[in-house]
Amino acid sequence: MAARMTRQRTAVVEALDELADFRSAQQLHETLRARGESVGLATVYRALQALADASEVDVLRAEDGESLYRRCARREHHHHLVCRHCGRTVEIDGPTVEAWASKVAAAQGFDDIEHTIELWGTCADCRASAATK
Amino acid sequence: MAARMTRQRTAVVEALDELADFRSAQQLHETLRARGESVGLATVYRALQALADASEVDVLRAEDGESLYRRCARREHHHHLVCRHCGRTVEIDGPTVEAWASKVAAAQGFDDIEHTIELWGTCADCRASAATK
DNA sequence: ATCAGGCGTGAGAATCATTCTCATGAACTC
DNA sequence: GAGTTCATGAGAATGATTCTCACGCCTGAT
Repeated sequence: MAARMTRQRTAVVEALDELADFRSAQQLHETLRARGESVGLATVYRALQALADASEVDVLRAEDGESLYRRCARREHHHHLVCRHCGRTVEIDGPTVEAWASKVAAAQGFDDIEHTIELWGTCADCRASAATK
Repeated sequence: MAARMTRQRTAVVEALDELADFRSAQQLHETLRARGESVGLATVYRALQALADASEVDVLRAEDGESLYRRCARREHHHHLVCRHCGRTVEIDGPTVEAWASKVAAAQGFDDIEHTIELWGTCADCRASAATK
């Protein structure tokens, strides 16, 4: 279970550290290749999955179903406000929402509650460039 | 733009009306075939997409990325508490959450806000059958 | 009812992200 | 340093969804 420290895994982690926004596995693979780091696509997927299992990265699904990954500042539970165009991300938390969610679920006799709360929008920069065009 | 009323489209709508829970396009296709209704898979997808565009059905993504569809009682905006095992669904709404979401997003300068708020859990029935086993 | 034109249909191919396979290569242990 | 084990990578496989295109069934006008 000890995660081996390989060149590839290191490269993935570094790339994630430098990128502040949510990125897909495919995008990360592109980034690594462009950077000269030769890493197989399957390896990128494996590394990301391992990191996600270890709660080292957050995963969420884009509107088209693609998985997006991000190295978040805080490891505690939180949510995101993400720009659907550029992936720009703001971490947010909603204590009120957490409480609300578990109360509602429990009232219906549900167990093992998990909630998905994500906000999507267009960030100021993307709105500006869209206007220019 | 007038949606034609065909045998296939009718069959899809009827199946959705009878099924109270979220189902995937594949599952619906199976159901229809089992029922003797011959409907192509592509047609099921098209019908569901059309219904979703018309806000006649709600769509959400399962944890594995598959799209699930459901004919909801109310057409107004609302959320769901879904059993991840059997698809059993309870409609819920959270006025508090709505307000919270738009306030947070606006504070960060984001536009065109959209939010994803879904609750997943194990319903009482599924918990019981899991215990038996 | 009837007809014509257009939208809907279906089977299979195409697409796309993700996972699997398996032979080879690189880490960690002693 | 040697051996064992796990990670890697290229390509095949998978699975949901979409596309293609020839053909048939709605629908509105006659």
